[in-house]
Amino acid sequence: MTAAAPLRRDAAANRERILAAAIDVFSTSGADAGIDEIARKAGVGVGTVYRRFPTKEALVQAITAQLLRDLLVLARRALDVPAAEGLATFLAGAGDLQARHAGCLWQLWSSGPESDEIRGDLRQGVQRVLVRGRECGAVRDDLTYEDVAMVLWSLAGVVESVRDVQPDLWRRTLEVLLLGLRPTDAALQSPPLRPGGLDEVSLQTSHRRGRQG
Amino acid sequence: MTAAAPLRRDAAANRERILAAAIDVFSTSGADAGIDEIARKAGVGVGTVYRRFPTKEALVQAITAQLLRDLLVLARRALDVPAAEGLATFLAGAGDLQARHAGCLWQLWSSGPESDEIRGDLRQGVQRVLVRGRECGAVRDDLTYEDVAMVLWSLAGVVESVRDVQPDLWRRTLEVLLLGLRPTDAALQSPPLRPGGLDEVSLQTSHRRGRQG
DNA sequence: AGTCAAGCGGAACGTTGGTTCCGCTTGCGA
DNA sequence: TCGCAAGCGGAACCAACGTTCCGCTTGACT
Repeated sequence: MTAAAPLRRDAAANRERILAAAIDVFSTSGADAGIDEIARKAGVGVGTVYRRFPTKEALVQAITAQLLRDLLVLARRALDVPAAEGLATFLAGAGDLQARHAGCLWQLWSSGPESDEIRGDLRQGVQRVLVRGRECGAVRDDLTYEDVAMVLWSLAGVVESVRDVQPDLWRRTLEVLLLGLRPTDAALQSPPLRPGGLDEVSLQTSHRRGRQG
Repeated sequence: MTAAAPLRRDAAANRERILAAAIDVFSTSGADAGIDEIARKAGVGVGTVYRRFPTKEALVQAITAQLLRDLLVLARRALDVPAAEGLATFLAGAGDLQARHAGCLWQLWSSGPESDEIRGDLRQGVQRVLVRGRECGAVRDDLTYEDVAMVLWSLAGVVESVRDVQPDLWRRTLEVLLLGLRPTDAALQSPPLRPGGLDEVSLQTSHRRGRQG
């Protein structure tokens, strides 16, 4: 990616306003809100949206890429709290993040190849959080990185279902999940998402979008 | 509802094939699959679909109404197993049911007023399951009926996210959740979905659909 | 067998929503 | 201050999809 010429000041500002408007609109009107609505909310014309994001999907990807970056920050921060609280801290932050991005959550793991590096870093960070929690006996030792993704999907399901009825119901879900993530004497019976499964999830999602428009 | 004349035999068969095809197509291509695709899969013309289901939404509602009825059956069956296993039995059945209806899950609670009675019965049945579990110390006593819905949303999130990568990953999620639903010495801190919240969820969903097409 | 209401297929229609295009505006370096 | 490349708005374009319509077919009853 050769660094393109920097944006004009007004253009850069518009870009931010578009992103913010998109997040807002998606989370209230759902992922299939029209570009018009986003443009109106951002106070620009649709042409402006399209000059910055060549397609609607690119716009969504820009949002989810940022989301991934934010998750990474959260994971690193979770390494600074006491080991016993690391996972809970991360998941609480992630839940909050997801709640503020309702509507885009199903795309979270499918943002294009440019996010590959971030995804790698995220895995590393989260795994470290897991290990730390394990060592001090705070989390069960049969938890994989994929299980953390699974927890995020659970929270996403709750978030998307009750969006504006009770936007933070996910907190209760997380409480229950965290109780279940504490060590017990028996291992979990059902297998976790298979390694590499996360990549397939992303492929599948984009494939699906591709076939329908 | 004055009972309409019974369907001709072939028409009745087609109706079933359409429903089956719709469930299949939705779960593989997502909820916004076209009617054409469903009709093709069912081996009928689009006109036939529309004669039986006046709109696409009606088709989805027919599916989710059946889903609700099936949930009710599961809840009643869960009253016949040992009290300590009732909730787990119900949730396992519900998870499986949801996995076989991916794509329609977000509509589950919004099927029209004709399902009101079923929803009432379901609440009653599930609450009985909860009470039984509570009495024998198998489930925590601060669980509400809404919490069960919350668990279903969690599972739905996992189901929808990994549909064809690992369609039964929800089993692992459920294991974790069940561990968290066992009694502990401290009550949950975050509030459950407020009473009546379920009705709002349905309203919200249909409102959302209404505004977008 | 004959009748016909019910059922059927699929082309055609209208709308919605993503995307493109073009004439006007404006930030910014010379 | 001037010039212009970059940016802008929004009308117009186009493909996809829900829905309707109509001429043909067929199950069921006599």
